[in-house]
Amino acid sequence: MNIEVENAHKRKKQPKVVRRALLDQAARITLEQGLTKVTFQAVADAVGVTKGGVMHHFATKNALVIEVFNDAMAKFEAEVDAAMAKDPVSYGAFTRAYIDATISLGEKAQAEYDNQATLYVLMLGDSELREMWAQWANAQLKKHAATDDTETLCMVRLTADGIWLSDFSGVDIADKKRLRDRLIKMTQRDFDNSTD
Amino acid sequence: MNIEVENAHKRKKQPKVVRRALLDQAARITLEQGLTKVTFQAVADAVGVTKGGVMHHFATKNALVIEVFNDAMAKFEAEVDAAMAKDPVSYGAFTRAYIDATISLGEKAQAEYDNQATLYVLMLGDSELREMWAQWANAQLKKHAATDDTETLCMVRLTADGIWLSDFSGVDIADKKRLRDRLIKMTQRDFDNSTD
DNA sequence: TATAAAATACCTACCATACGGTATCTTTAA
DNA sequence: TTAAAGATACCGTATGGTAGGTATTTTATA
Repeated sequence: MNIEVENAHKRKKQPKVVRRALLDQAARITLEQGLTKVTFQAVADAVGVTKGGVMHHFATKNALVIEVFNDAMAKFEAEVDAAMAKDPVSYGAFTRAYIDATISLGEKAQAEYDNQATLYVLMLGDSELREMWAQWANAQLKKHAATDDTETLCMVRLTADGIWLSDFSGVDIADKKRLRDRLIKMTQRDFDNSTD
Repeated sequence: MNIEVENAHKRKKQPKVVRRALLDQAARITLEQGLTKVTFQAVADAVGVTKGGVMHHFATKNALVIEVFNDAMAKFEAEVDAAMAKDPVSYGAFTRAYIDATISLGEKAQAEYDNQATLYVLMLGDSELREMWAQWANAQLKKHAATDDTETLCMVRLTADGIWLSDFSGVDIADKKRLRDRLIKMTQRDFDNSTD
């Protein structure tokens, strides 16, 4: 998303576009090269802007990283909410949405950089972000407690996380699609009574 | 594990002890402050040795990180093997060992720095380590394919990973002990036939 | 077994660079 | 006319890395 420079000062200013590009590129570098390589200069170069330009939008490196993280959380929440809105059944709706937001089937929507990965990679690498994540995630759980509070549903979400982890790190899963279907079945109301 | 300095050159040399301490402290800093803060100087200070001393053991920063990671993998494998040796039943033995190595019940063995965390945090933050992990993990799976290759057992391990993830990041799990017991039950031979 | 030589385990002193950050300027948008 | 967007030019510092030193431990040899 390199914004063409040419006559730097003269070019049309599009702060929203630049800001968006900065967040995207910072996330991309995080995933591809790790947090260590996320520097003002690297992000600036990736977007086609100067270091000063980046710092106008994000005063410190920490602020930049936190914004990338907030952005990823917001995207995740939006994805979950959208999926829930389409689900006619309320029981387990959050968990089903969580599954779809977390597990990427097929040749993943690779164009957009993996949002879930950004979330997890950043949070695991920084205790401050871990704290933010914990608060946010616990709030989400509370929010959907009415429909998604059983042990089985919790277990399903944890499994989805595990699938993401294996997937992202390149560990084989025999039949991911089948496993996903099994998880979805486990979110049906009658599951707990039909077994055990 | 600060090694007392005093007369630097005269002190008794204990390369094995120093190396061990370097790996431990590097892992600790990784978890507490993130990879960015893992510098030769920081590790040296934590151990009570000079930067040059660290570099004698690990020529480059990359080499240090890779060794920390290898160390964590070796510990994990040892833990799994030890748990398997104690298990009288062969079916699902790897998966049960995996559960115990991954999920920490009670007030976790906090004295020793969380090995699983080191593994996952490092690997998620560096694509080279991710590659190493994928190869190692897939080899482990192959090794135990004879006894632990069913979809249910795979799912159990994925859930264990998810539990670790939630645990480490501070996301609440209602009754972890109960969930663990449920996973263990799922590793019994008759589980798949008794349900569904 | 004594001892010289070689190798190892550190430490000290550098160096170039890149980093995060500040200050200030110009240009565009409101 | 003012505020925001973005560029340019700096600065101090910390970083990864190199070079070469000294003390200790191990090995080889007599």
